[in-house]
Amino acid sequence: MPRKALTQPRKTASQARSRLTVDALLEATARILVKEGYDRASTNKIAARAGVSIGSLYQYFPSKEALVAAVAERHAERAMGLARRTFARVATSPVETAIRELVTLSVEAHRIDPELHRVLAEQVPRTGRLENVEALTREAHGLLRRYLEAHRNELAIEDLDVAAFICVTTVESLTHDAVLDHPELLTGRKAQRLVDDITRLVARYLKT
Amino acid sequence: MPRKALTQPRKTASQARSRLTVDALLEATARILVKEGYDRASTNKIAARAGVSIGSLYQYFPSKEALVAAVAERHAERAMGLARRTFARVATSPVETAIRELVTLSVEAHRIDPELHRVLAEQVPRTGRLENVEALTREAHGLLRRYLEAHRNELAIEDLDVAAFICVTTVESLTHDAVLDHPELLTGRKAQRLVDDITRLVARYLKT
DNA sequence: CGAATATATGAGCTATCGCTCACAATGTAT
DNA sequence: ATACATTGTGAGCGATAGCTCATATATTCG
Repeated sequence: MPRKALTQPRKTASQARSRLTVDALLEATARILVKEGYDRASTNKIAARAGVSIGSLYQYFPSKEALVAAVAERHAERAMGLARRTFARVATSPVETAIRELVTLSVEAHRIDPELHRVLAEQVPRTGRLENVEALTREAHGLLRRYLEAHRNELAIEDLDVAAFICVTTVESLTHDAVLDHPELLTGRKAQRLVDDITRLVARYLKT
Repeated sequence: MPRKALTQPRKTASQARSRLTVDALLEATARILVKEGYDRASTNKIAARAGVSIGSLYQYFPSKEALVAAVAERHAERAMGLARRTFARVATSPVETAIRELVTLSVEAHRIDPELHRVLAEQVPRTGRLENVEALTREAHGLLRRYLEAHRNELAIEDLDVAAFICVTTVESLTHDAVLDHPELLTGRKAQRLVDDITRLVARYLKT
């Protein structure tokens, strides 16, 4: 196999050593993003924090953008892991309980590294590089759409696409905003009320 | 009135001439943001586009951040203008029609300079400078909260804060995402269905 | 007019950033 | 042990960014 030009960094890491390097870079990026914000997170700082030279960084990531996109992807992938398992579990549950579980899932998902989640949501420019993250969003839509399809007889839904869009966006936005901007809604008696209300919101919309 | 130090730019523009300068800067910033994105929108480019020297820019805005924040504020203020008028109009309307009007308002509001809206939403880092924009969000919550309070007897709501949060966030997120990422939901027969469905979603949640 | 204030100018400073490349070190296969 | 591929190094380049300041022009007002 001929050596690739360094200007187009290879993406595979075959030896264990290099996999460690890549991991260290991703983790360092996440931590620097949280600590310093996107703008002040320079590639030099990230490499230093990872205990790796700046040259190595550019061996595996062609740009800062790509590096941050990889971090975002890893983060989103963790949330999707939770989501896939939850959808599998509630596949045959009735609407009300399924929705409640999915709302709870969404809250839990937003508790995975919430500081990182905030930076990714608030500071990272949405560029084409995030297409893999968008693919995960589309997967979530697909999962819910399939659930709705299977439970169509319980529902008063005509357009499945519109319904899936509404449900996914609603639950995601509400939990996102609550976790990031309204901590008071997630403590004490209000917390239970919030989950109850979101469940009611979506369930009433769907049910006959 | 003593001349202020240039390191802390004054914020008032007393003569008509300088008001024109400020306006040109805001407009140029908006257009450059749309055309080039946040990162490539340099203050030098903005000043050039406004037909104004870089020095003048820093007479009125202490930083690029402040300049962009002012643009965001002006944009949000326009949307709030629509919102205030709509809330005034539906103050005594029954829930169903009021919600429908508010959903429609939200779609219209997102059609004010949507390209600028997209850049502000997707690329501008959320920093402390945007506090005036946040104040407008809080005002929207307050307006809806007051409406709900006045119509409490028609509603099955216990916690007004939770309900206002849910309604505002839901409608705003759904219209936002639809306008920016799902244009197919806003054309032809799907468009009417979307407004109908969002209205149903919120109205069913609120009503007894 | 002339004095004082308000506004406008733009060359250029300082800082930092993303990124390259020539080379060194480490791992693997024969 | 030798040869070759893989991985790691870091000084420093080129570019550009945000921003300052000494100076010039406009406006206001007695």
